[in-house]
Amino acid sequence: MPATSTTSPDQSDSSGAPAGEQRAKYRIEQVAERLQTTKRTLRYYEEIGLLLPAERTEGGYRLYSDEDIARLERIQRLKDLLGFSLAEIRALMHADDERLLVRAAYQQESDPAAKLKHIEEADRLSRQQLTVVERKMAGLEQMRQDILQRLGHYEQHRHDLHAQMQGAAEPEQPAQ
Amino acid sequence: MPATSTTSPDQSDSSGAPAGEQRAKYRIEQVAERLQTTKRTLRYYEEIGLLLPAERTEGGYRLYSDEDIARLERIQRLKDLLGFSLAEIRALMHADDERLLVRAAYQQESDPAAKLKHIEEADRLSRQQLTVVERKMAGLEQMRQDILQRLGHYEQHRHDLHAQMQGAAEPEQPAQ
DNA sequence: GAAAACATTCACGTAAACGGAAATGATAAC
DNA sequence: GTTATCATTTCCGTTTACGTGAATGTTTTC
Repeated sequence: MPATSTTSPDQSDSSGAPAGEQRAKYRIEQVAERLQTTKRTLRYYEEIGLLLPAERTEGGYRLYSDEDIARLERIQRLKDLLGFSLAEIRALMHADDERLLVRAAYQQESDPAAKLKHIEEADRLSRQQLTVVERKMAGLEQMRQDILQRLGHYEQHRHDLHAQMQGAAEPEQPAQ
Repeated sequence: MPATSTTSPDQSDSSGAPAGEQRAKYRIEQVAERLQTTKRTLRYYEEIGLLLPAERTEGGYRLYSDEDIARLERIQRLKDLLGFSLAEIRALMHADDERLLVRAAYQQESDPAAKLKHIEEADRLSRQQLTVVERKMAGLEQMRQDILQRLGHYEQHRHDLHAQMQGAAEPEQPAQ
């Protein structure tokens, strides 16, 4: 079988890297370890079209790029921090993908009116995301205030108790 | 069978309600409708020990109090806004329950040193919750900044495009 | 007091988000 | 060049958070 050289990078980078900057590729286990997840999860994310690794070796091994890793980090933030479902995340990310496509088209596009339309669409999607995020933040802030208030009460109680215990040790004090 | 009177409230309220203030009790369907959820969900929450209705009728019907409803609202906020799992929520709420028990004991407790210990514990639990909330908020703020930055880019692009289109339509004019 | 409308408890079903094992192939190490 | 260590796909299992009846009991309404 025509096994290509994995040791010799025959087709390293055709991108705009100016000099000896070779873009790193990671195998699934390394990615899983680095980002505190599992191989199964990474394959699952690919299965549902959420994270498609940039490349594959001749043998079929997945190869993740730095962009893939950044994307995965974003996915994790959305999931763990914000509690979005993978379906919601996929929607968000696809919106982002569209945005990138728009950006690519943006360079090509000759008609300024068409460019403008693309921008407007990307803008709309971003504002949508912003709304969701800000709603969640408001909810969190509310909770934070509740907790802080409680903590304030405890502080007060502690203060009173200390005074009281002092008073018990040495009577002759006006009660609270 | 000794069916008690549901129409005549023989044992209305033995709590500290001073006058004709009778505390409302709601049946499962009303609660479900009001809080935008389902009866099944309410029963499930009870099943996992998350929301135990205050009372039951002789026949076994669940009766929810206003406190129960407030609790349910809190559960929903934790779940929908913050994306906590029901297990996490249960942990949080049980911490809160413990806090309330502490508070009840606090009234009874004669020993100030014991009171102090209880306060310290409640304080610890609240700080724990605060950490989780603030971590989530930091993540959200990060996302918000990302989105705002993108929106700024769009604004810039839009500005450029408008200028460009102006220039193409009517050359020889200063932009408006 | 009988029907309608609501409730109850099983009990099984389901979608999401993976876990884990089996059979097999690819790379790396020696 | 073979062995050990990765990887692959396939498929079935699991947990969470409920949905959806079925069989039955209770409360309300007439």
